[in-house]
Amino acid sequence: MVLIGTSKPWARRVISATNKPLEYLIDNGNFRPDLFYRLNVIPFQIPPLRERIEDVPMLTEHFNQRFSLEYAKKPKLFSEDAIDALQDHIWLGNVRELRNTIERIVIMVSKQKIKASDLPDFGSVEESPASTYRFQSFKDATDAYQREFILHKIAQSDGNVAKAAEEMGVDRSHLYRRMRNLGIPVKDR
Amino acid sequence: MVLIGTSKPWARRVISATNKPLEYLIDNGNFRPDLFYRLNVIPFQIPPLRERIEDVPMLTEHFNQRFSLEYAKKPKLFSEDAIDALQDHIWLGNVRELRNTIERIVIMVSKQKIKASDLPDFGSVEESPASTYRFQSFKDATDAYQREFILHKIAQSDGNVAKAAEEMGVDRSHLYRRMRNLGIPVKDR
DNA sequence: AGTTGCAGATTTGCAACTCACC
DNA sequence: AGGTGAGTTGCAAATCTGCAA
Repeated sequence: MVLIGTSKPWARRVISATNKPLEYLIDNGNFRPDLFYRLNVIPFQIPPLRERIEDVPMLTEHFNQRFSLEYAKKPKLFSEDAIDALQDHIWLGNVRELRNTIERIVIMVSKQKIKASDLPDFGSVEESPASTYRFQSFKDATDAYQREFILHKIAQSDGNVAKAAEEMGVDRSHLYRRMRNLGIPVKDR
Repeated sequence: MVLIGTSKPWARRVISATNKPLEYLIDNGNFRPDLFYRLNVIPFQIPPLRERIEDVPMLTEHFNQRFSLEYAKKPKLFSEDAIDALQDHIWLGNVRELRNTIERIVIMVSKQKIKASDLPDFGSVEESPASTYRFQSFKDATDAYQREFILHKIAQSDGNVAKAAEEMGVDRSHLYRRMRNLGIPVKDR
């Protein structure tokens, strides 16, 4: 992992230590809150990602490496303007959203150099006054989860949609329709 | 939680930020694990599991309860010899590996009493990175996610289901019905 | 706070297609 | 002239969902 300077030394320390201890407590990018209590682990809060955009490049590279390894692909190279775009984005979903974005890119984009134009369309996500991801609707949340789930299954099946559908216990046609509804492009990857 | 001094100055910084968030996470003196879900909390400093095998029974029971809830199954009963076997195992993968093991048992083993012979064959293979996506059907995965999401929303709304429904953008009645379908008991937590 | 009846919307599996490519 | 696999579509049954009570 490449460490990049930040104005918050404690943040760097923690994140650079991530590989070791967090390994056991992070699953699929989700923190495992259930463990803290019983283990007398000391938790602390990370400021929202949008308040520490200086960490975005490091986190991007981290997830890039991680998912490239996980899916047995060559790590992407993020261009300057791509990083800029990532930093400009308001990450209402915080690290999790960034993680998902990078994962999707690693899985879906075939070329190695990632430019800003390769990033998903952020433009639609506006920062509404008092609402953060906490006020996410049931539908949005479910859709987002299913999107991730489907991508995982397809990646796991080497891009074979039919096989993925079988493993998921749904009809092939249904998976195709669901993918279209969720905005998952077919073909490629 | 009692705060104790530490020789690591960067950790102290972190700890001082603890007071606030924990207030919201403790209710009537009871810890509310449901609230931790997807909050930006990071733990650190965990000794290897093999150096504290005395925690294995507790952790086993914890994961047993957790995954039973998550997958809407009746919790397993672990026999004495099963616990012994779990304690004897050298958990190279630490808590994560134990977690995966219990999760697998909850999902895969149909009978309720778990004996040592029901445990997977240890020692042979290195644990492949556990993904909750691996063995689940689309429906099971979606249900599990929605269960968590709903619990989270209700907790966020102080147990007020109507308020949670509104935030989720669904009708009150629908949320009640969905909860019943997912096996989330109404009343209390 | 929680439930129910009901009608309209949506999802889902099944089978039958087209299309491209060997 | 076939055969296979990817993706689509029509349709009926099942399920979901909001509204009102």
